[in-house]
Amino acid sequence: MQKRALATRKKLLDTAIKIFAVKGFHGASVDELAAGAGVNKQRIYAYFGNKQGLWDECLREIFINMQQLTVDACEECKDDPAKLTGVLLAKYMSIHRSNPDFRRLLSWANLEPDAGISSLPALDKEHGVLKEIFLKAQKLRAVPQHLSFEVYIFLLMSISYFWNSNRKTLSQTLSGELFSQAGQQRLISETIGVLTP
Amino acid sequence: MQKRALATRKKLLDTAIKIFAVKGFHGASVDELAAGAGVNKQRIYAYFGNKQGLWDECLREIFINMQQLTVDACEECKDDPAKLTGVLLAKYMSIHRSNPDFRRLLSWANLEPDAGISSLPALDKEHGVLKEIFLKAQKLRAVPQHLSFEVYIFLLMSISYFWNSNRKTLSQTLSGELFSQAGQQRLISETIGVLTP
DNA sequence: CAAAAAAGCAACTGAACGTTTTGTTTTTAA
DNA sequence: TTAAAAACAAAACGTTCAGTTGCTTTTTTG
Repeated sequence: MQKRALATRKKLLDTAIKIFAVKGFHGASVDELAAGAGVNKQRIYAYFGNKQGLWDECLREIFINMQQLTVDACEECKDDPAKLTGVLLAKYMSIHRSNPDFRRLLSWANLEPDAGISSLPALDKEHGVLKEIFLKAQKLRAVPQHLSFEVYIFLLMSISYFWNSNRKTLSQTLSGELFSQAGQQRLISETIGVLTP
Repeated sequence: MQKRALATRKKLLDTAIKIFAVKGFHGASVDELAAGAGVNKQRIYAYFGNKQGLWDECLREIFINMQQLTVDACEECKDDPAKLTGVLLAKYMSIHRSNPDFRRLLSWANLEPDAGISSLPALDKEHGVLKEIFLKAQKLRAVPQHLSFEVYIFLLMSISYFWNSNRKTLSQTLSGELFSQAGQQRLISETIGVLTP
């Protein structure tokens, strides 16, 4: 493929991620995706086969992008493992805040039958580094002794994900105050308290 | 409205909840909803105005149904507040397992722009009873002292929601073992450990 | 029984959608 | 410069979908 072709392919991919994230697989039309990228409709079929192919590539692409951000979090607390919980919570929250496409695409993928997940890259390497820091933190008694790494990561992920994904319904049924900026801080600090023996 | 009319209305509502839960607002067609209920298409327009009206009622209906289940959880640990965390976690997990429609409808509602949430019933009363038990548990030192009721409930909700809603993607990127039946038990017991001082 | 309400049946409208096709123009690379 | 690759434009195709209409049948109720 030539330079220009790669450029239009990338334009399509970047725009599709944003549009798909907002409207989902069925909600976004092919015409819309092409127009949004300022590109002719057939280019989608030329480079991705069909709408589904474009969707699959979007999911793969954003997953790779997000992996890098987790690596950054590792750097931040390499020297001070005791800070792990706070750093990770803040990082996950910040990822969701500044990159809502990621969460939304994942949510769509988990809901829509057609928007299946062909094959996602595993997070083995990133979590390998993370696990080392976690174990150090555990030796420093900065994290509960009986807590496994997998459950630990799961807890942090679920808290940040849930806070960001269900605001609309939760702020109506639970206290809306928890979903303000101050509420988020309260949530984070209380959670750190719980996860620090 | 007469008896028969109420019956067909209910038939429509019950079926729509299941179909909407699987396919979402845009994914389910009006013909499908009517056929699924074994009812004529126009009855939807007669009783709900349009597709959107039916959706709104579905959301409202299932929310009311789920409220009752939370009340049940209160009964279970009224005598033994120290068991609160375990009982609630198990209850939330069981709700999601035996009633996936609820979680899926909520997820759709939080994602789809059209599937907005007009007005959901607040959970004030249920959570009033729950809060009393929580405070008793806190006095019994069965729950961290610094933890607020709102964050406590939020944590339990997010864990059960996240585990059930993101299995497809998470079992690929995290360890898949956490999403087996045994994995769930491990998650629950470790979480109880964390939430018990 | 008779009037009214409820429900069914079937065809239709107008718009949107994914995909394909045909033909033309622009850009790139040998 | 010339041929191939890339991109555009626009129409067309078959399908699906939300919502409507006109008419008939069944059920309820006074």
